[in-house]
Amino acid sequence: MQERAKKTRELIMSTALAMFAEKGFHGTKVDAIATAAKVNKQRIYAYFGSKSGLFEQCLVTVFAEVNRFERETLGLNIDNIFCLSEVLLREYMDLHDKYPQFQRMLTWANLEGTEFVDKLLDIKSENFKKVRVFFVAAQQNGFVRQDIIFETYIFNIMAAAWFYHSNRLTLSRTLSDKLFTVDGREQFIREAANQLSGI
Amino acid sequence: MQERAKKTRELIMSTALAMFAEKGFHGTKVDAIATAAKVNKQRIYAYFGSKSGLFEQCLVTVFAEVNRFERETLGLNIDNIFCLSEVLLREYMDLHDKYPQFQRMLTWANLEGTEFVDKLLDIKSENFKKVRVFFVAAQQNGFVRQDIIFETYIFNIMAAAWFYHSNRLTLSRTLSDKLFTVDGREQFIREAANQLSGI
Amino acid sequence: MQERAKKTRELIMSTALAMFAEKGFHGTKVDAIATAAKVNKQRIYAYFGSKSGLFEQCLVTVFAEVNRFERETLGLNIDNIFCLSEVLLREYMDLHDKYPQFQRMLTWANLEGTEFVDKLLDIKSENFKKVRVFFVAAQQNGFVRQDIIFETYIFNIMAAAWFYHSNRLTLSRTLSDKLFTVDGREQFIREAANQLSGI
Amino acid sequence: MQERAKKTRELIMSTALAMFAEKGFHGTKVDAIATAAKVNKQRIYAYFGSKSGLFEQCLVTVFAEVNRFERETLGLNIDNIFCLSEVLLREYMDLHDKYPQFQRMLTWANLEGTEFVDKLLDIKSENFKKVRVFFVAAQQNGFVRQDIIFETYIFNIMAAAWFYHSNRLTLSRTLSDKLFTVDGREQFIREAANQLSGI
DNA sequence: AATGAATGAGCATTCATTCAT
DNA sequence: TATGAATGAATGCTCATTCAT
Repeated sequence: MQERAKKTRELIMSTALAMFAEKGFHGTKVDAIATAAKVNKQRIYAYFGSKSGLFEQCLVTVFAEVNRFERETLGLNIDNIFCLSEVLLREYMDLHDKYPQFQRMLTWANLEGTEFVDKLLDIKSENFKKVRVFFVAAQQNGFVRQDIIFETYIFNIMAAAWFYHSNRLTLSRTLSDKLFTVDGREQFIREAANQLSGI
Repeated sequence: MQERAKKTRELIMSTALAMFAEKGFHGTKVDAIATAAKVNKQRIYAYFGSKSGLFEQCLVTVFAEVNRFERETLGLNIDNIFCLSEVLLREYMDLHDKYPQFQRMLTWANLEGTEFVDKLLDIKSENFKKVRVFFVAAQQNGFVRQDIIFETYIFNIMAAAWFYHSNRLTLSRTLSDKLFTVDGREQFIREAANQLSGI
Repeated sequence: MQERAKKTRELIMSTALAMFAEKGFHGTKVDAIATAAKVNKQRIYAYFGSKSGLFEQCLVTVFAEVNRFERETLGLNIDNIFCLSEVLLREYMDLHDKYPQFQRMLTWANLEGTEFVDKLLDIKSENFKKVRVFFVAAQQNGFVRQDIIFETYIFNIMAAAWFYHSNRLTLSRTLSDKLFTVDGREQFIREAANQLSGI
Repeated sequence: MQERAKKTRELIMSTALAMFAEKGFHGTKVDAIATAAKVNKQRIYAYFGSKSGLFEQCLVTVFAEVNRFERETLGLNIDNIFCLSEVLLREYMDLHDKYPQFQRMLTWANLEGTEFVDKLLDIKSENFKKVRVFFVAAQQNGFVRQDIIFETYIFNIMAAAWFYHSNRLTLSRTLSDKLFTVDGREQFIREAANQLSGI
């Protein structure tokens, strides 16, 4: 592939990702992507075969990117397992802040069904290894409840971060809008981390 | 409105709700709704004005229904505040099991933006009163950590139930598929509840 | 037909006439007529059979009404055949001012083709008798050119009045907008009448 | 624009013009235009944006074409200002014969309201200059009445030609059907011209 | 590699008309 | 007589995709 082609491809991808994340698969029009990317529509088909193909590529790409980020940061900055839960929760919160498209794409994919999700199968799942080590240590030192298995523990932490970002619109209206201020977010992280340590 | 019309309206609503929940706003076609409901397409416009209007009605309806259910059950069966977290988590888990369309509709709405969410403004928010009473009692009796405020507490419980249902597809592949078996679900509830009690 | 029915019928007719005149056959919707007349749509079909039937009735009605008006006024106020052309032109100008729907309906009918125009066949054509008498007198007295036959004479007078009203929009922009002021109209009538006398 | 596209555009325009002239804006269906032009419906939207846009283009186009024709022929063949009125009337009559769509389009536009007519604003109005010169000469030589201004004079001539063509259907039935035979037309032109000279 | 032109199925919505009460 | 409910065939317009250069 030529250099020019590579650039065109990149351009399409990044534009499409933004739009798919924003409006979902059915809400995004191929024409709109082409226009926004200032690229000829036909190129999309030349490089990705179809709209679905492009969506898949976008999905896989954000997923991989976030995965890489996760692998690189998760549990890396833990100098004290005393506050493991807080560090982890903060990292997941930051992750969603940094890659908002990740959650949206994943949500669309979950809603649309297996079709797209299947593509993500092979990518993940090794990320937790390092964290698990810290978790065990923390548990042994009494910083995390004994009768909780790792899967449950990390699940609840991810759930908090996920829920915070995915239901912002409704939560700010029904539960508390303070949650989504800068201070409120900080307070939430600290309190939630305490709770999620289970001790 | 005549009896016949009422029935037609109902029929449209329930059919549309199922389809919107399944495929989202853009993924659902008016023709498909009419066909599935065995109703003349025009009736949809006569009763709901537009596809958007119908979606809104569906959204408001599930929301209200779930809200009513929530109000009636939340914290009602608590005979022992010792296990408050478990009771609450279980109730939220059951709620999502019973009204799967609720989460999906809300998710679509959150993705689509404020437009639809605004309709839900006035409905909710008094539901937590009763629960808060139990929470305070539990906290005073040492069953829940002292330094957690109610909003954070309930947030994390709702988050767990939400995350469990919304990310089933991806979680079962990346974290653990045992989570979604009958036994796994039960175990998860117990463990997660312990963790979420924060003690 | 009951009194109530008669009223409903009248109401439909007058409403429909106004709307047909304004927007033409295809531009007017049956629903709109029913709504505007505050009448149940079905009544239109009960009384007029179809949208076309209603249009026809409207057409025939204005036509007859204007015809009656024409018969009653045309050439009646002529106390001096010296100014026959001016009187006639003024009468036609006034007619169009008084019954603007007449011209519009006739125009729509002419555009739509014979279909509707056929209904008007039998109504007219005796109106000119009286005028013809005045014309002959005026011609004999040298107030109107000798070598013009009546048909041509009256044609040109009607044409002036017609053109003035039908092409108002374009004429005011391309020829002169003064024509359509109060003073301009008056001046036009006098001058045009002079010209149309042919002497 | 490529050659092929140009052809497609032309094809749409000419077909649409014929149909709009025949059946008006609301009476003409986009599908019908596409079918008649043997062109893909979508092309209409690609080139004209909307049905209204297409109508406007048609309107502007006939108007411009007729305008050009008018500019080129009006008063050009006058070798003797003695019969100025006849020459002019005949030219307008011929114009309507040659461009029947012109009158119909203009009539539809006048009926539909300012919306479309506004597009025609800038096109016309210089055409009368040459004719005015002849008019003045004719008036000075006593071939046209002294007390008539040019606007009124040309108005009545245009009115006659216009009325003849626009009300053919009704006039042939109510006034005289001889008017619309070949001989009748000729006789009408001569007589009407005499009358319209005003002397 | 890149682009403008073309296509056919589809989509939300409307309309004239009929049915049932 | 009057009215709300229902219908099926449009109707203007869009979209994902392919063709031709």
